[in-house]
Amino acid sequence: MPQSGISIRDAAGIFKALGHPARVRIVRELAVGEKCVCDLVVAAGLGWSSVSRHLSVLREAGVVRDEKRGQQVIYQMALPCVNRFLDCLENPAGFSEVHSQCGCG
Amino acid sequence: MPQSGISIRDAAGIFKALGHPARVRIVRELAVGEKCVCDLVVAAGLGWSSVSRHLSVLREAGVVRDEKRGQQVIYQMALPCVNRFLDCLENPAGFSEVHSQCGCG
DNA sequence: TGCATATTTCGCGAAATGTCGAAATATTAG
DNA sequence: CTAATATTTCGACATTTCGCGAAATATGCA
Repeated sequence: MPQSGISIRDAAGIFKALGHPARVRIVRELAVGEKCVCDLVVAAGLGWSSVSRHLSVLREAGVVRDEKRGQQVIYQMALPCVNRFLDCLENPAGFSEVHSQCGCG
Repeated sequence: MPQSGISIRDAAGIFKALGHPARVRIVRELAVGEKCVCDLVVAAGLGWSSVSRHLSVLREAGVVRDEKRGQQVIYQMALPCVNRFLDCLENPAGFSEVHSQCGCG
């Protein structure tokens, strides 16, 4: 009985979706809280069309969720998991010893 | 003072390196313990040259480490973080509530 | 209705990626 | 030294991705 909530293919899809600096920046920005596309355009430092495309990549992979509010679209994290993982990676003491303490690797 | 042990670009590089089903399979195989390329070829279900290339992608991103032993090359995880993250994703109860309990997202 | 704001979709050319088989390297056995 | 085993590198070709500007949609307001 496969107790997997996700297939290897889907997992790879999540990683692939996050495999771009602009998309990591977006995810980091969303770690703070939900944001409209306009905010993310600023955070990513790219044009609207590019950011919109990055967001659709993240959305299709299930990393973020979108919700239309009035005339703007609000994005928020769908996988808080991702930011915990990033926190671990960003921990300078991390990468090995400390990981067993921070509980994420 | 940037307390980051890793840049956004490097983080994206790690995600990108993991963004392929074969590479996720490899990482999953390495979660059990170190393996020679021959074992990973079997796990990935691809030709030697393809697996070798996938391994170099993972190595360059810092996800795995290699060590030459006799006539074979042994690979092992360099970022246990990754498998904890995958464990979380694979947890069927995960994706939100439970994440705060399993400590990884 | 008609215009302004917010966001997505489309089409393009440049660059990167994935896979394979053949050839190149390295290490051990004889 | 020579052959065999283990792994990586190379060359080729098809597919995907990236970022941009223009055009298409959607929503709110006068």
